[in-house]
Amino acid sequence: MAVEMDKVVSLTKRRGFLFQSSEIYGGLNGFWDYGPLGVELKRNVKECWWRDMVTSHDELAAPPGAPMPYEMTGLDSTIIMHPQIWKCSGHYDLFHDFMVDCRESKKRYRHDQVNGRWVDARGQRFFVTTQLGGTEGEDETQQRALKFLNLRAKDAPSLAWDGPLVSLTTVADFSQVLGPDAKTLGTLTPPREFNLMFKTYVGALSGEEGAAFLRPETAQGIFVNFKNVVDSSRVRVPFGIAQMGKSFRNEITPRNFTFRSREFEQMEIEFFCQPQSSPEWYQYWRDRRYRWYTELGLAGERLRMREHHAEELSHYSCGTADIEYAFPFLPPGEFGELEGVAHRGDFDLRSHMEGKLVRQGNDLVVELGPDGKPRHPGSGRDLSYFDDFTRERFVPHVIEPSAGADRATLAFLCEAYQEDSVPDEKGEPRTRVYLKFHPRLAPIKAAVFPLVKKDGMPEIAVDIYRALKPHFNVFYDEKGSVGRRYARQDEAGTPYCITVDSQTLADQTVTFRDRDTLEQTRVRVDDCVEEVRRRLTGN
RNA sequence: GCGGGUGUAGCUCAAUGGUAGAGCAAUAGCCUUCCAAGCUAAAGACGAGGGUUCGAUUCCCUUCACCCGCUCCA
Repeated sequence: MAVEMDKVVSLTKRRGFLFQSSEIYGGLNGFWDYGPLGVELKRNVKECWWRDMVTSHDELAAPPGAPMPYEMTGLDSTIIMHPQIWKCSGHYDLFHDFMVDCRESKKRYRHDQVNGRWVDARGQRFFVTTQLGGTEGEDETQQRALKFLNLRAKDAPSLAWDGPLVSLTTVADFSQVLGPDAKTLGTLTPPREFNLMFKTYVGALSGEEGAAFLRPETAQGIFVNFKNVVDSSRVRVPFGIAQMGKSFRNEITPRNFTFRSREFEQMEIEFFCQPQSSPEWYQYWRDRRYRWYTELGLAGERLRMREHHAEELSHYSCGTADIEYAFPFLPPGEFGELEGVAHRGDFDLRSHMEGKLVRQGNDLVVELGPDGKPRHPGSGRDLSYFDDFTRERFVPHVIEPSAGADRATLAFLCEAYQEDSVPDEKGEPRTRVYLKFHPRLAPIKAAVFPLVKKDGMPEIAVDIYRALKPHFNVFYDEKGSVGRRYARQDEAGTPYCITVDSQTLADQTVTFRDRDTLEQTRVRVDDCVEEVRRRLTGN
């Protein structure tokens, strides 16, 4: 598998699909550029998504599996938004983790998730830590203290505990701290802040009052525009708002080619529906999104849908399924997320109304600060929806199919990579590398060749190229042998090659060569545009 | 951020304390009548910075990037 990924990476570089960002300066970890073929491929992925989800959606009839007809519309919000948005969404608190490292065990812990308690014993006073809480944490700290002092369980009464289990955040000096996996004192580094959101400053003066963040997801731009869209576009619940765009996460460890990038592009839908029908819509969107990938060629066993376990669900979610792909760089049996389809309830709209929410039992309540007021106040705007038909007012529930455009592009690339054996000019088998893209995704739709560069063939081929060019991204080539030109197009994933030969001079037909089957059929010169269109749309 | 490995042409690889060769690809031309043929020409690299040395691609240090394992992944 690792070998295959190397081949894919090598091909993408060689043929100009993907380059490392800032390569001539040594590169920048977690950032990638799309080259001439890559930009076409990624554009096609995004255009397929937008067309299939938004512009070609028929809002007059319920699609198969949908509870009822629904509307789809789009949005393009800014990357930098009001900082309060990220406080209410929960990203601010979650993304500002302080971490401590253990020099001895080489492990890393979240500062606020390490607990411990002070103990006096054998003339020493030190802080014994654990990652557990409650009575489990007390048991563990007792065992660890005894072990540290080389005492037996019967010596437990000689330990003088000073106070209950408290967070490591209450301890200023770590010199007398026994780390969760350490055998000696003082192995923990001071807490260091990990900013998982990119910070920037709005305005020429870079004071903290101007601090803002590059969005870590596009979704919040949709939620904060919910009322604008409802008030301006005549959409009625149930409806969805789609958005594509860049997002930024300062990943600790970018890895695996473009899979975990720090700058990446999302394709997100927020689908607003009535609370009582949300489970049906959740099912619909899971299935609809899974089918989208299979229709574009991820049809094999390498694609799967995985429902999250209850304990895996985010704090706001009451159902999430991941659409996953077995990328070649992953160990056998492991899958990487392409898209998460989440039932988010009314968490987001309510957060932007009331303030940041936390789960309390089965309910979501506004998180309060030390002063008893909301920790992160919301906008105070009413984001509820009045349904004229049922005469009901409610806060819509949300189904969120959130896809990674770069991850989808990478999966389509990996899936497309093929090798087979084709006899060459002398009849010897030769390895052929080709990208078996779905025609809709292929960067170049067709290539036009004169079989040889004489007898007027180039002139006819150029005419065909010019006839096709206004409709499709096509490529003209007359250099070298025709076999070499075919091979180059195979490597770029071009599904069709059109060749002008000597028969063309006699009967005005050309050969249409299929990338996958290598079959050639004759088509009239005047029918080329229609033939390409027919093959691309499958009609 | 830690540990291990790697870094020479677009790709795959050589050699060397005295500034580097090849195959394939790519470019130009000739030739070519269906799957990377052939001939000719020209072009192209020691990841970056610093140190040792008369001289460093080679030795040392730092840094950047990639791979593997930890850690992380809302």
